[in-house]
Amino acid sequence: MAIRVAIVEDDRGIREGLSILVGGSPGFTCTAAYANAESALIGLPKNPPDVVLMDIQLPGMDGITCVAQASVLCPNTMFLMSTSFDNDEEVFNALRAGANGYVLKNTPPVKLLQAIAELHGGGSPMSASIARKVIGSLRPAQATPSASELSSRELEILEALSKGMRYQEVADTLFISVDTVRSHVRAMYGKLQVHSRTDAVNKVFPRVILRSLPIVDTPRRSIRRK
Amino acid sequence: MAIRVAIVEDDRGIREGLSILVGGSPGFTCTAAYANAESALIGLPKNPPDVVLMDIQLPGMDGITCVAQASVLCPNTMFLMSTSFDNDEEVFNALRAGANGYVLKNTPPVKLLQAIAELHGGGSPMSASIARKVIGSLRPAQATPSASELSSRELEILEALSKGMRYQEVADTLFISVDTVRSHVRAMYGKLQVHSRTDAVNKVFPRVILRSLPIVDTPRRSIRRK
DNA sequence: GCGTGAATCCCATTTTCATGCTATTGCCGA
DNA sequence: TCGGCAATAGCATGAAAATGGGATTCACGC
Repeated sequence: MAIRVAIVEDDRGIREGLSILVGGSPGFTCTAAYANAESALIGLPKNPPDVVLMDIQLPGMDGITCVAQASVLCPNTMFLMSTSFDNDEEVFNALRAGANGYVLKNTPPVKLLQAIAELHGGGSPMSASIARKVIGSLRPAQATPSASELSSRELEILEALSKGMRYQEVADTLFISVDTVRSHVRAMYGKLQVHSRTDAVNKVFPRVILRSLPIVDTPRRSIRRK
Repeated sequence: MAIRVAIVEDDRGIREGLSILVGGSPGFTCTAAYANAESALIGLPKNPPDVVLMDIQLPGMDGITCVAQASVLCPNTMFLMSTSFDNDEEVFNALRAGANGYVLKNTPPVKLLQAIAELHGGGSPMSASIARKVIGSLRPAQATPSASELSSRELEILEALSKGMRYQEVADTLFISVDTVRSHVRAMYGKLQVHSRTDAVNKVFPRVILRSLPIVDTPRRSIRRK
């Protein structure tokens, strides 16, 4: 069965060209072509294609935001980003938003179809520099500077705390008394200069929050009593 | 300047072959060749190469564990994994442990040197299926099923709580009363079936902890009172 | 041998959290 | 228009957590 492809591209000429290319190639079908992100978000869920070829630069809502939302609405659809420039940061953000690969706009037709096929086949076409960035992002929680200040026992306890365990539970699993847990926690808080479990955990095990939609930044908390 | 390459490979024939290949190719230098992970861990830090070609299957400590530790000791060194089989899971773990790319053992010499060069140049040679896996791991915190159960206001509050804010602080930043925060929290806990801030946060914003070293799994907490 | 720090433990106090019950307002869909 | 739900708020209680002040043991380095 042919790979069902939808296109999101604001430039009419390119859009129609792609539409014809995809529609006219054996093994591919063009199910829809949208001129902007907004209409794509409305149309895509009604008839989810296998692959969406999405321009990043779009009037109004950009392609990255569009993917972020569309990937939720169409969980089985793959998104192939299309960019004019090989902008690492931008493409990287797109990948985090839910895209599965990307191609440059000047990619020759044959290569483009290959990329679509690769995407549909389970691959993720992208450039070497993007690949490196992506891989690098896999190991962030590794050497947190603040973690080195803690003893291994303390880390062990913090690890438990990060899972939501109460002091008594931590004590039970580590075969020590609750008071010992308290002591360690106190020592940790002192070293880390924090005053709560959540703060400690966030400081030592930075949360890799990969949100698709921008979230308003909440102002930082103030110092507490004293 | 030539790319300095070290080799970790238990098979003597392959090891010597690689050593000769790398040492005899212009632009490459072979700085060392180790027969096992243990000796590599001792030798590598003394003379950190640019790239380490590391076999995954090794007697004793495996190549993944070795990379996990060596990458900490030699932060500027790139690790290229070498596998006999295209085992996604295994290679993926290696990447999480700190490897930057991988090649199959039957890779022809020219391709191998290309991969080393690509790695050294900032790329990350890997197969399509690995790339896909890697990209997929980028967006876990996205469509958490439990998050959809919460109202936007509740999410907003939980977001604040995840940063370590106390109820009073949340109330102040959102311009509502502490009791209202309490109410929302109660409603959330009910929906999420949890009984603490940490549990709620973990459930809605799953922490992407990518450790290089395996950590003992702590048993799950029990139900609380009642 | 002595200081130091990690790990263990105990007791006590204050703060913050979790939870239960209740209640008002405003919006939206049946 | 009525019922339900989200958002707001108050009051109260008991459970955890945070903090403070000790104390002991043990390994390690100087």
